[in-house]
Amino acid sequence: MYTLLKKYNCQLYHFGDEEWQVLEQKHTVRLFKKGECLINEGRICQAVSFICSGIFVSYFKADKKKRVRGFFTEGKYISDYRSFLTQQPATTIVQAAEDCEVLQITHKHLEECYKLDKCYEKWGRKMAEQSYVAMFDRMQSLTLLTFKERYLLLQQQNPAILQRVPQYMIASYLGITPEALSRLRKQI
Amino acid sequence: MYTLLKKYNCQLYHFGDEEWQVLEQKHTVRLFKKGECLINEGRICQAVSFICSGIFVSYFKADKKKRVRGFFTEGKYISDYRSFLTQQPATTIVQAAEDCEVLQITHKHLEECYKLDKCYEKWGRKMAEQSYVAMFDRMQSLTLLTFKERYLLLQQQNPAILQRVPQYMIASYLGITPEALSRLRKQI
DNA sequence: AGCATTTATTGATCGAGATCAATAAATACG
DNA sequence: CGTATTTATTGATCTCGATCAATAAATGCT
Repeated sequence: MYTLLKKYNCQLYHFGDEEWQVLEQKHTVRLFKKGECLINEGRICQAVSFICSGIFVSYFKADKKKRVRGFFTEGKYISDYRSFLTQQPATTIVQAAEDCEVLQITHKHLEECYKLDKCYEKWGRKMAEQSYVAMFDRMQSLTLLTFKERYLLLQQQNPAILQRVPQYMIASYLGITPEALSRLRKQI
Repeated sequence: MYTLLKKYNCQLYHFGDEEWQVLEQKHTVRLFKKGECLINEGRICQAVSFICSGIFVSYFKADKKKRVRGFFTEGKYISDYRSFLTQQPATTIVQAAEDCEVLQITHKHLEECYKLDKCYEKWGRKMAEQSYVAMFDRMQSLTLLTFKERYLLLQQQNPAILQRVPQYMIASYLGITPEALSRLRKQI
């Protein structure tokens, strides 16, 4: 369970063994049943969670409408990173779309690491930079691509997602109605 | 000219005087005439530029169509941060929409600072985190808001922009045609 | 297995914004 | 200045996705 965590993080920053032990021990296991929420709108996000198994859906809820922001699977961290960084209330909801296992590290524990040594600071920077790049790519695809292009991109970059979550969530992620997606798929 | 730079950066991380001097000295002045490009698509972005005066427009260019990504004015850093971080070719263009003065720090100089002391590492993290939050907010507005709401938001958060760049750029930023924006404005 | 609920498909109509075209207003500049 | 070019407005038509409605398929549950 910790193998994947170590692999991911040591790829981000090449920790020495003792350095890594410290960070690893700050992570604690939590389980989520399908449908449970890891993060709820309005509450401050106090931890980032590394997904060991399962899949989470994150969405905005605006006047009765949900808008899916993304899907997050094994081998990635998930959080309301904006809320986590600014310590302001979350604007997103993160819900388990399958039973999930995660390894959490809290904001407090992370700050302790930052104080401890430069290496954690560097790792934290890499995390933020990587998150920026992912968010930039999402922004770019929202700006430049048509719905159809966005669907084809998802199919190409993450085909497994299409199998693991209902189609209406995919539609919402793409920014269209389930009806429109159904027609789009027929046309391909 | 360096006053604004110092204010901005010391707000991000509370540097001591000597610490700040080091970072400040890595910044060099550059001037851009209206119409000149600070960053060009396809080239690797080697510096981030703090804007002392003027305004830049950043856009994507996809098959003959430009799509404006944002406007950047005095008191902020501008770059193709994705290209800067990953050292891959830039996907955006950054062009001076007025005569501009900037203070640039190169990737190489920044890496030197990171090696030098933890404080720069922490500052770099804050920069990345802040950039993430800004990008997240843009993503959220692209996901949740209508064109009209996006226009009103811009008007409210940055009314000066509306005066400083042509309307067709605003339209592109909002994701609509100039004709549509003209009609939208009449309606308000 | 069999019923209930959720999810996906198909059809018909509607509307916001795109596109094309023409004109008007603003700005650049010799 | 006045002319040229860029930018903004207005009108007419078209298109893609939204919406509403009904049915079909898939999934959950005892």
